[in-house]
Amino acid sequence: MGYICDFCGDQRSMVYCRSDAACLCLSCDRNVHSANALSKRHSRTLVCERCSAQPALIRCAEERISLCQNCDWMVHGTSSSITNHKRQTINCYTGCPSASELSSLWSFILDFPSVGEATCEQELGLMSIVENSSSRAWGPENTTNQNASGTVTVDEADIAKSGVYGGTSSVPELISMPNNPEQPVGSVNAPLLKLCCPGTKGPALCKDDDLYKDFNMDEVDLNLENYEELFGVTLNNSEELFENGGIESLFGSKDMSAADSNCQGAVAAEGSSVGLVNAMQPACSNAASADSMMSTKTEPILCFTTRQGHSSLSFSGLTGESSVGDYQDCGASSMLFMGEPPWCPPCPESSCPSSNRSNAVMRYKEKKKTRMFEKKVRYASRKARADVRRRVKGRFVKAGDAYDYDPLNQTRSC
DNA sequence: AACACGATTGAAACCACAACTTATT
DNA sequence: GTAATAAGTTGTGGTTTCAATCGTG
Repeated sequence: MGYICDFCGDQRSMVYCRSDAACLCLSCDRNVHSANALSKRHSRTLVCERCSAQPALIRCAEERISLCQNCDWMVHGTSSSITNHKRQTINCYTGCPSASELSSLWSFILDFPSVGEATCEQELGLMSIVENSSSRAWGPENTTNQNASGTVTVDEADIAKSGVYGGTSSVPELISMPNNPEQPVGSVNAPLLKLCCPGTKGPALCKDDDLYKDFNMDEVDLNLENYEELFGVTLNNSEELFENGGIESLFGSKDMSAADSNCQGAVAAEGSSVGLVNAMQPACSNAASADSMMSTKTEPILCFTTRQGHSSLSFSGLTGESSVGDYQDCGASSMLFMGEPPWCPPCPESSCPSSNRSNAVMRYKEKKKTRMFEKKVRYASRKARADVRRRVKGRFVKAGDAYDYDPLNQTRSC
């Protein structure tokens, strides 16, 4: 991939289609993605103007350049002087929008080239520019509005309307929902509080989107009480996991015990509720979690559910070509580098210093470098024994039998 | 473009047996 | 309900094997 359209090899590439892993010029983009209903669903965005290989996630207003996550980090992540550059989220789109609609979507591109309007203009009914779509496809975007410049802002009215957040405070507050004891666990229709992450499905979408209509968000219902089975750590001794960007990224707080205990009561206190709500921002808003998600080679769907007496965390996965890039496509993961996520209301610089986030990102990157994916030994005693057992071609042998490998003295009996 | 071939990579299987879990008395 | 015992299951690491992938001609 490069500056030239991967399809025609002639025009300069402008948009990136992750589904096709291709950089396309606008003309070819329209041609390719008007072919059928499936291709229309491909989510595209601008191509990074720095590396020309990855989908751009943000637009730096200062430098007038569209950057992917990595390049954004390269450009803005190292110098505090440019960390404060005003950056805007670059939104993805599907369908076959016209040049004017693309111009509207990406208003910061003043010299937006015109493309043929004919290709599938009649198909515009199928088009869904995500941010402006009435369907409000992506979860958190259900609660966001897009201004003319593409900057995502929080609409508290929408938040209240959506029922996702409770209370009227500027800080989203986790609320408990009435519990219906007769409601089967995992029922989609349960009156449960479900917060879905960006790039995943919000409640409305779970119901409306054909693409996911058969997808049960409660495919895997994981109680926090049993999280140890999933993460292999204990609540009070999960520092390593947190530090590795796992749970920390999901819960926004290392105090899982506090969070959990608050959940147990189904009434989240202010402090932990923020942490929990941060957890809903998930994954996609945090490169750390995105990374951890990526390791699963699936598209994890994270939902948080509260019920009377306990809380549950649901992961679901869609196997396939999904990857962290899918989150990038929807612009969600860029939020990490965009300051506070859209549903986080503006706050004073003193309370939400961007340097804190930068520091957090820095810590994450450092941790990522040293992260070890070693096999976890559950029983040290067994390991100790295995380490000294004699073998033949790597296989354990009976005591007293001939061996070709002795870990203790590296000798052979035969 | 299609095919064959060798090199590389990654995952699974294998082994014995102490430690652990579950069932029975 | 508790303790003791028996039976069954699990996990451990180095090596080999095999299938998948990649690069080259």
